[in-house]
Amino acid sequence: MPRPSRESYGDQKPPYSYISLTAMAIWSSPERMLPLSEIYRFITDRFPYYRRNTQRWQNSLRHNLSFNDCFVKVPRRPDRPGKGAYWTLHPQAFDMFENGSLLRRRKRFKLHKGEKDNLNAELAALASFNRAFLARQAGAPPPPVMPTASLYTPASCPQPSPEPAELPEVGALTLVTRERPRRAFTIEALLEPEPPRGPALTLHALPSLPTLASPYALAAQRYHAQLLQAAAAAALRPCYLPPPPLPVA
DNA sequence: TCCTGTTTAATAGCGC
DNA sequence: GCGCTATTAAACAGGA
Repeated sequence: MPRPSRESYGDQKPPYSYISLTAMAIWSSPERMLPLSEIYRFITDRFPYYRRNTQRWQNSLRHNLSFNDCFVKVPRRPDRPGKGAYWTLHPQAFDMFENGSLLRRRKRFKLHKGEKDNLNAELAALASFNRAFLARQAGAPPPPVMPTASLYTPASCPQPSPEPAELPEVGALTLVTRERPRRAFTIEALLEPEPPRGPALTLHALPSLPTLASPYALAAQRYHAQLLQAAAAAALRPCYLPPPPLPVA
């Protein structure tokens, strides 16, 4: 049976799950990450069926984004304020759909507790940095930066200064091996496959991790560079180090 | 106020 | 029947 083309359903409900539709939308974006409103737009643009009963399916879609570990919420860039976060696909979720089919997932994608906790901690740290960045730009007292304990070394990242203009001086991230190795909270690190486990490492001494020349990694690289640029413009030292250069594909 | 995001619950369909 | 996945509904909190 021929696979139906994406845009030939008219007012019929397309045979894609919300997870598939969301993945499609994310895939279709150059940066491989989209805010919720853009995901809505992608779906309604291509599938007229979803121009009706928007409340119903959008609620389901939001439920799927929150409920499924295959979707990762990425805090907005501090220089791109707006409502809601960006959503991307977890790299380990690539093989969710058999043979690239978007009709039905092979198996539900589920992160282990430790992986989920780590990811949440890292994203929270990134969001915290963003808040500090915005507060700095607004000239307001920065909110307390809430680094997760294992993301920062005490020496290189002291507690936020009580002085309004001072953001915490931050240095290198230290990866502390517990159950699983800690990863830098750069977007691209989050999107990369997990590095091999080993002893505690500081990022200074971290050898180049195997880097994917995937669209995700490239987009993450761009995002990272722009974020660094924005941070530099605000005379902020970011809480992470630049990533190793991507190999030329 | 509306949008975004989280969570819980009920239900249906499918494969084993 | 059971387990898993997907869909839908609803309540609620927080932020722009």
